Amino acid sequence: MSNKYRTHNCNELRKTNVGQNVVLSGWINKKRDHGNLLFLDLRDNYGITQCIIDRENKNFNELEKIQLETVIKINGKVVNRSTETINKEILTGEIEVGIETFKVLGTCKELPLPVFSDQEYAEDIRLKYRFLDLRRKKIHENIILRSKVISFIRSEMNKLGFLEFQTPILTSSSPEGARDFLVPSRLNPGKFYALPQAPQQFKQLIMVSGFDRYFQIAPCFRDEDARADRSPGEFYQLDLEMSFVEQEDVFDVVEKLLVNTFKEFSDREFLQGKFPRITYKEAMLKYGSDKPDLRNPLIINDITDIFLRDDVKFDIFKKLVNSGSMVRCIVTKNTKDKPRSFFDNIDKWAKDQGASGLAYFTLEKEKEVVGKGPIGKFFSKESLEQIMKITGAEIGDSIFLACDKKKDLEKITSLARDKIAKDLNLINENSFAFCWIVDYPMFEKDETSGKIEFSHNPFSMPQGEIDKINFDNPLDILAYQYDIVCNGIELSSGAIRNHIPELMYKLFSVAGYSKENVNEKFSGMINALNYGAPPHGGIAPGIDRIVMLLANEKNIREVTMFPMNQNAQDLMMNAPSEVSNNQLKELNLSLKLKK
RNA sequence: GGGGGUGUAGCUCAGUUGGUUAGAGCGAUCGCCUGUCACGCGAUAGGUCGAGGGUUCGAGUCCCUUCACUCCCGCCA
Repeated sequence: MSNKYRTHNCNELRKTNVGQNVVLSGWINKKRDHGNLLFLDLRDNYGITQCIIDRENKNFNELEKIQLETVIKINGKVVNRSTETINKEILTGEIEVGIETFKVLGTCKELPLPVFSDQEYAEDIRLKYRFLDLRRKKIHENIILRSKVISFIRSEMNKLGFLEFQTPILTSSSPEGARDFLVPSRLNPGKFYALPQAPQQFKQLIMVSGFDRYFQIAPCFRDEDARADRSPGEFYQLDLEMSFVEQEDVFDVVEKLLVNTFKEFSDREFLQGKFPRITYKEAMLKYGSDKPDLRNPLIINDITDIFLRDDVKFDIFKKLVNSGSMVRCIVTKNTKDKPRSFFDNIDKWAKDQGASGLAYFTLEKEKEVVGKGPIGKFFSKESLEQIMKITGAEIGDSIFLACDKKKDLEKITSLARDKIAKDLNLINENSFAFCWIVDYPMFEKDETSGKIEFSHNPFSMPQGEIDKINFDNPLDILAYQYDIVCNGIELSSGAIRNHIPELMYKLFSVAGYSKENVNEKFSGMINALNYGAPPHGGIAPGIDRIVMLLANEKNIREVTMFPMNQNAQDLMMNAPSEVSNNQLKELNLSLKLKK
């Protein structure tokens, strides 16, 4: 392509172009002014070309004064660089362009932040001047990576026989799940649309409509608080759904897709071939979490029973165990010679996390096995041998113990597992460890209200033969509900859906919804299921998180073009913002602001 | 809603036990410099030390309140 702005882009010229007259346009990335000789790095999306001008040229003085990041067009001739002056860092480094004339296409004020710099700088300035921030190499490349990943996924999904459809952005609010973003309806006073938290019902309706395999790079909106890996407001999912499938069919498609995608865009090694399947129950025990980082070799073991023995004298834990607490431990291999500070730091860290601390002792051998360290003396030889049997611990290893009620215990042991592995440098950062978490419970009990609630997706199919499901013990019902996890990050949730209306009513009734409730709140879905619904299931991997993993970024804003800050504000566009009284009036809204 | 961290020049940061006129690098402006690629050298400008209150002879520094950003908990079927 050649037009009045350029004959080549800034990453195109090579030795073979020497002698040609060219036109280049771009931003002034950097100037090196030698007084009578000026080097000027011109940058565009594609790369950098060094341009040069000296005092002989009548444009020299003017060009010398131009502000960095100004957009200019230059006319000039491609010249060879002498061997000593070749720059191997850039692809155009063997040549430079001798500037003959130039024209300013876009002026630039004094910069609020440097573009040409690897320096970190404050998030609010980056977000306010996102268009400048996005010019910087690292994030510019992240956003390009994101685009390529999405294109690749689209093409893979097409190859796998999936059709891409759009679903409505203005839809209805539904109970369950996250807080909705609401949009007032002008034509229907007092009524509101909701932005979809996910196209969940629509994708199931697409299956009922007979399309067999659907996918979409779907925007999802949830009005919840942000985290480093969670944008406030909106994010994207690779939403997919398949008819006439079992759980394994979904796994098969997703594993293929993720393996291909991660191999295409990363050189990091896969720690497993086929993704391991771990039941929810096992994950909560061994890792204290349903999103375990399997790069971390540490395992949690339950040793509550040890504290029922008479020859164990650790009374604090024994009392807690008698009142319903449990004891779980983490074994670290061959840590007997670690300094006292190593152990105390972890104990102090645990206290900072709000736990009562982490007790510890080390297994050593004198005449027989003994526990060394602050609480070692409370354990008999036999009890230590039992611990070694349960945990696989050996002489020279250390045991970290926590005692608490189940949920708090899971939380602290999970955090401790990460913390200890980091301190001992056990995690292979240059790898991907995927796993499936399966067999989620259909329901869970809310700890404060004691109410039975759906633990994940209310539309999931319960496991077992339908007429044999025991609704008297709803907490024991498992669902065909699964998550996929990579390096401790939850990439997505999915399920085989419940396509049988009567079963749906039954499950909703357990969670306190009447048939009328269900008919009203999920009318589109429930109605459709009465007209010949195929068995179906799907999943929805998070695009942002996939790109985060591939770009090796810890923060989702580093792979999001125009993110909001933690308070869900867009500092560049000034969103959200107030609206005029007329707008409110049209929508039949009035404001009652809290002080 | 709760807890932690940060806030000093346009940007990144230093600032000792509370003590003279608050510093550096980058950037900006001006001057010198014809082979740099983080060019070099010299000079100049640039500060409500986030804001407010307090303690003190004296506060960037100590105390209280508050704001902004960020990380975490809650929340996220």
